[in-house]
Amino acid sequence: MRSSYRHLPDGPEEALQPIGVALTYTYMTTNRAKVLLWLLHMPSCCSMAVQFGHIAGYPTGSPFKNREELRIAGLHSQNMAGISGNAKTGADAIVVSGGYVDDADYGEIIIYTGHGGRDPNTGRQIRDQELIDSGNAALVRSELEGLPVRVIRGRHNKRHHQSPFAPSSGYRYDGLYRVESHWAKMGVDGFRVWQFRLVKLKDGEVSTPKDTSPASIDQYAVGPAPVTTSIMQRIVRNSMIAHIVKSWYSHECQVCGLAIQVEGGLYSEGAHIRGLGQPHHGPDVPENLLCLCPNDHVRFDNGAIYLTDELHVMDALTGQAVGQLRVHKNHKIDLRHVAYHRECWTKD
DNA sequence: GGGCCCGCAGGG
DNA sequence: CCCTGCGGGCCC
Repeated sequence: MRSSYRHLPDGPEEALQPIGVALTYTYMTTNRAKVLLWLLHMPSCCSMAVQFGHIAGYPTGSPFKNREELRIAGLHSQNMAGISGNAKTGADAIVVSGGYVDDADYGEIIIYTGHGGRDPNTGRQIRDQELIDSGNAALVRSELEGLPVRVIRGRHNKRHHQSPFAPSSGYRYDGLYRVESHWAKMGVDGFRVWQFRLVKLKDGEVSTPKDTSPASIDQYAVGPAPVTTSIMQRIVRNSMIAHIVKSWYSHECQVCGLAIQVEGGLYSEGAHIRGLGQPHHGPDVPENLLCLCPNDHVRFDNGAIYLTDELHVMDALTGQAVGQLRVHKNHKIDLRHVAYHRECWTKD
């Protein structure tokens, strides 16, 4: 019997997550039913949640037998692909198993090759990689927004080159990294590959120099926080709040309307109205955050522009209004913080 | 070990 | 639906 190869879980419930439609979809067999469910699934498929940061119950060092276990645990959404996530929300996890010849694993630093352009049988590159491929663009998005990426190392088999950091069997969760930079280069097979430099985030490392704010808003927490990693969760949460605000504006600056375009996506910055930490103690909440282009971020942080209570944008040099702040309907801006910022930069 | 084929999630 | 992707089990 050919079908006797197939590995099925002992009971449907134990191996599958409780996500109604997805569960049903998994067990549909006829093509017609699949198409129907696919159509039903389409309108909501873009809002699939992507979990950033640590996953509760799976501390750094947690072992996994295979990719399926990683998927069920929620550490990595893909069954085969190395990059989990999408271009819009960012990459939440990668699997490092040396599958690409241009990879390099230095432990705390990983040079990770993007996907695409590979012959699935030989593993060699047979064409150029594209940055707009969703997985590659997802890593760019994580870089632009400072999102933490879960790194999972897999056993390196004979086809892959060896890394001393790879587990001897299965997969191992190795903690959170940030995407520091990316670039294109000619791969060893003679085709362009995109590469990403990932640097391990240490407990105690802060993502922004000014960040000493109390982690006071639990509604933006990304999943249940593991007990021993509160600092890490705060970093994650900061990124996520900026992520939410930026998404309201599609990275368009609230002052000038510009969205910086780079290959792989749009860029904007989350600017705190009332500074975080000493001595301002501004909260890290959407009500205290603006989505700005880098130029207006610098102008705002240094008092070259400030806001009135009517959210007019004021030029500090001339004292004249130069525009109206753009505000999304979901974005409630706390005027107390606006006043605090204004009083830092005006004489009376 | 190589080859085959079955697999699923996500994006187009 | 199609296709791709740093799987994986099993046969030989």
